[in-house]
Amino acid sequence: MSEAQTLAEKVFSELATAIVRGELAPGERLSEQALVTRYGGSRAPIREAIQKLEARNLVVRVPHAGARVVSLSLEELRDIYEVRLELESMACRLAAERMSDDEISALEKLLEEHARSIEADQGLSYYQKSGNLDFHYRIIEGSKNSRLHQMLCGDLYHIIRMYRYRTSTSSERPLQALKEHQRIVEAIKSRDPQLAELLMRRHIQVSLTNLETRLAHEARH
Amino acid sequence: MSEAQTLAEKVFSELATAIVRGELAPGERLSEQALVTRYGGSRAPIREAIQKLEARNLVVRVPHAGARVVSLSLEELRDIYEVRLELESMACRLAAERMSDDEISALEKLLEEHARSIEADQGLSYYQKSGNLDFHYRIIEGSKNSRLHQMLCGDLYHIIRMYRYRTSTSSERPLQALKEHQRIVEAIKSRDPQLAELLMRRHIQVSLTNLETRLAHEARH
DNA sequence: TCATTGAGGATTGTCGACAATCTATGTCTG
DNA sequence: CAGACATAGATTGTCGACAATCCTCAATGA
Repeated sequence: MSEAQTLAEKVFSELATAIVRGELAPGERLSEQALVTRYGGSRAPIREAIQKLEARNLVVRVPHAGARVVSLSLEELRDIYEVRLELESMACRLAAERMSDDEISALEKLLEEHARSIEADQGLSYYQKSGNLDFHYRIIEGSKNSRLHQMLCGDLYHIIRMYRYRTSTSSERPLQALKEHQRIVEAIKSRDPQLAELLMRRHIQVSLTNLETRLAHEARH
Repeated sequence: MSEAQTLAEKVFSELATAIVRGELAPGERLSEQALVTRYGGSRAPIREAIQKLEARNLVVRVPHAGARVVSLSLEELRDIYEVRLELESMACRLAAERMSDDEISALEKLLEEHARSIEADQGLSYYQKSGNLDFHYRIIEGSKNSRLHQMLCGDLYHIIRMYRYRTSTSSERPLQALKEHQRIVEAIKSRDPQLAELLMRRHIQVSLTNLETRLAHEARH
């Protein structure tokens, strides 16, 4: 992912991607000894890596009881989506106010690429993965709010990606999503913060509604 | 603050309050050796404590260069206030939907106490400190969103309290603040999420506006 | 049969020392 | 005299071992 200046960072990076990809199941125990034999080094950097994972809410650590890969209930997942919905709508509003004209036109070009990818039917899977993320990432950057960027990209997104395989969300309707993206960019281009926020809110709301439907469904059992 | 099951947690707790109280100045270096001689123990728990501080954004750590108490620019402080404004308004909206009737009446009683405190002119300083925090804390709890609670109380509030001495904000107008609090509770009691959110947004906006005024002022120099 | 309790083993927390890296001071050169 | 470079000191990253704590599971008693 990024350059690792120290062994602890390297282990952290590998463990983080392993968790996000689901190679380490939620609730699975992270034994320091086992990690030492697997990743090399001594326990000190492994402990540091685990603590960094805890800082990003990817693992839960209990004193004298070790660390486990975070295992979220549907309620907690709903909480996260709720916060994400609010923060990313906010980011979109701010982006409409603060993005430079150059950034906006670059964003338009990105969507044109996406349109071609979908039309060619090749990049359909691409659009489900990085393409969608690229778009949202640029909006967040456009908010010019470093803390907002940190919270959304640093903390929430890892967990959301981790649980994505569960939730059949917007990524399964690329054409619809693209149209919504285009309207959002239009609102940003016309410097209409309220509309931009509203459109983004609706765009993300689909995922949250799906999740809450499932939540209600499981509650009946 | 809370019970420390391990030495690292104890050191972390003490360092955190020291930083929030300003006993450790922003930008000040945290030498591991110095902390060892001051708090006892060995470097291992001190390092762990420092890393926990980094996780809460109270210190900044650079590989091979040590840790420093976080020193925020006014822009970064604005970013934090902006996010807090959004999240706490959201919390207020959710609280209007999800707080139990008992919690609401308890909140009303809290405000009655505050009113008496101010009238007696004794608790004026109290209201500036914990009283104000108590109110906001209960609203956040009332949102029933654990992640929202974690973000606001765990991360943002420590930093905001840390920089409070700089910003002459709403805490200097206790009577006005109390009235706003009462109106917010009214909106919650009448289960009007939109109004509750709006009132909370205005209530906090004062601080943000003050900050941005100062920001603009310093920009001219 | 079930709850309690007490080793035993395994795991985490802590320690002191060594290696790798950065910072600062002083020297040398243009 | 200014700037680059090298050396020395200090600081952080890593290591292996020891101490403290928890979990397991079998034995015991009601």
